[in-house]
Amino acid sequence: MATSTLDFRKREVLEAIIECYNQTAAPVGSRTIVRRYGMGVSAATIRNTMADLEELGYVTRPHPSAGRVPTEIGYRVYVDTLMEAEELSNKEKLLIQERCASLDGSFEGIIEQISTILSEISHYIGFVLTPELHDSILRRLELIPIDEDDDNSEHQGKVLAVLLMASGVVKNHIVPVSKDLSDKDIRRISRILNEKLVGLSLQRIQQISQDTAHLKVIFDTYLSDSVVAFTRDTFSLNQEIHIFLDGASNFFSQPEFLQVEKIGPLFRLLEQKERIAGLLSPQQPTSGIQVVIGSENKYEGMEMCSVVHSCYTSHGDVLGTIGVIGPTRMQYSRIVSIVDFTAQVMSQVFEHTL
Amino acid sequence: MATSTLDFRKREVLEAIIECYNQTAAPVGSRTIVRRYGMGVSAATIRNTMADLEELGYVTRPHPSAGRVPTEIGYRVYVDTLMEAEELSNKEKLLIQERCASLDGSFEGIIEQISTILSEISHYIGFVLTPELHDSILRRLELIPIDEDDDNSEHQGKVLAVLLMASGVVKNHIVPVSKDLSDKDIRRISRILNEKLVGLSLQRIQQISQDTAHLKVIFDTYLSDSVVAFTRDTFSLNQEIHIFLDGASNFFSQPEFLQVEKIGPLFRLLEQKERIAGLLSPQQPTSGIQVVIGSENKYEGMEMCSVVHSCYTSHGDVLGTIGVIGPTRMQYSRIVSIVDFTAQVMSQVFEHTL
DNA sequence: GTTAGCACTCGCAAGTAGAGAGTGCTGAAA
DNA sequence: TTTCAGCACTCTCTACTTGCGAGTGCTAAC
Repeated sequence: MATSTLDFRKREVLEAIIECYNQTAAPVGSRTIVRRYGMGVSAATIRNTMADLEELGYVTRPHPSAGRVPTEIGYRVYVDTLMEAEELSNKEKLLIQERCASLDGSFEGIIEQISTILSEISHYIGFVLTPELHDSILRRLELIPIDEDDDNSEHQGKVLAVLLMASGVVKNHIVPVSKDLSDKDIRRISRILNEKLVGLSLQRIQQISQDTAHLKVIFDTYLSDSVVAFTRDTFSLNQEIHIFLDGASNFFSQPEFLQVEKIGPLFRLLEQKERIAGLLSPQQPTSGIQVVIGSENKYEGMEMCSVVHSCYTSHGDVLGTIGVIGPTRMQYSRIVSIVDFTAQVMSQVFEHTL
Repeated sequence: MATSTLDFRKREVLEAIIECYNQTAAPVGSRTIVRRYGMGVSAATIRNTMADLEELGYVTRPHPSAGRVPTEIGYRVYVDTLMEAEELSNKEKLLIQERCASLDGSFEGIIEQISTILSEISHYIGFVLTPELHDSILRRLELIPIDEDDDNSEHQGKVLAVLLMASGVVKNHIVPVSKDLSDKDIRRISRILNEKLVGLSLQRIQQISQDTAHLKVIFDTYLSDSVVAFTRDTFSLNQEIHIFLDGASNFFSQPEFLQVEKIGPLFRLLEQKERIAGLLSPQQPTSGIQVVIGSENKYEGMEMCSVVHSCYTSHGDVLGTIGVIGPTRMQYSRIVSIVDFTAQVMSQVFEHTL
């Protein structure tokens, strides 16, 4: 009756059911367990144990005369208490390291490639979220006037703003600038902003650039409407967190997703990338590996999926989230190790290249 | 017998079959046509005409007692000679323009949003290829030394290279730099490179930066191994064309893709984004709308799809490709108009913001 | 506590029948 | 020569039935 600790046989049977079900995606019968795992008892005994597990809510049956299938509660118990993290083989570790070592291209390019690596090694969906810049520290701002050779250069010019963050992430965007600011003015603004704002978080900087009183202190006598507008625009990056997903088509080889009604909603959800991003960002503060099982994911289409995720860092800053989305029936121990190890390697890569 | 021009009734019947089939995805019978289009003749007459069309190879039957289905040849004839481009309604035009007007964010962000707009309006898959930079003209190079506050600043530093192209596209990446080049050296290199290379195509610049003899002329006495390496690295962007796809899940509502065996290969292909990119880039030189029907797409998974694509420009340069992927059974006239119009609006947007 | 045996349940696959849609062909009318 | 009504035929699709196999719970014996 003590639900907190299962006796030895119950644990063994639950593990056997989960393992078997992971491989076949079919209900597991008592005879199957005896045949494959022995355990020194007969099928009838296993049946009794299974009935106990069913009463505890850890397994269920699709119909009265079928074998047992693990429930989400069963998986939760397994992940939290029974499972031991599987050590990755050196071959796999090496594979991840090699793949990550040969990464190149832009920051976004690297992130995309990592989602591919994750999906290829896990055989499920790999994903990486781009950094939330809110808390990032500005290391350097560069303003590059773009001299239009067009005719309309008289109305207003453009400036390419390059924001280099402490983590090494670079953001650039084009800012319109009133014509009464000369290139010299821009250089001056650049100098002042670098002087006063470097070392602050982007969030703080955005607050300041909205606050005319504060800007007055910073720019002193130099402040004008044009400068206010320009400063605001320079730091008003629209804070889009992007998500890179890869390996969704792996779900077409999962038997439980072979019907269109099952896989359709999932794919529809996966296309609404903002929602996936929203699903993950609130949990970010808690570091370490997180496992979200089945309908713990609140979105329609994800009921049959689990998410294993962790976060990656650079220069000590938590940048974003990486993880794997697979069917609820996944090899949690393996996937947890893969995500964990990849997050570490990825953080090292950024440490070096950014 | 003259295959070049179909007589009036054959044309009418072929159009009717295509129109009907587009809506229902089911074989079209002679009676259906009479009921829906009249034409002043009986079903028996239509049957005779259909038999003629079948002999010409324009329609076929899934089984002897079923109605007719257009073949790829039939669609080709329709697209090339029968179809007239459907004028978009003002409402739709306005919708596209409004959606495009409210675009913001990075270049990649905008491109991604446009693929979403295309998919939402077409109800199929919208896609946009990022620019091929090979032929792009360099407008400005900016080199920003990154002063590492870490301990390992002694080995080598890093420089953020920002390449601004004539089209307005910005590329930046981090370049390692030997420690024997000071910030002052970097500024000097920057000045020289801007002086000598602005106005040339990236391809040409890459050639030059591989060519020590040529670099000697440019840098004169200033050339050293460090400078050679740095210059090479500055311009060695790995030329990855990215493709942004959206709306793939729309295929789950297409009846002919309701079986997993049909939709699986398509999604597997769509994940190999490089292949899609390769599919489209060779045809780029020919401007204007292109329609690729069914198995004219050489990749497995695309036999049941058609692609309608065009290219977008900025400041006169052809940047990349945009288009729609739909089932072979698509409303070509409508989709052609959508792609065409969106390409125009998109080009205008870039013209203004880049 | 464990186990063999047994009756029972249910899903799944194969087979069958009937309805419905659509065709080609024929011979007559325009 | 073209058009058309009628008819026999073909094929798919759905619903229904049936038998098999896997798996269970229960009971009584060890």
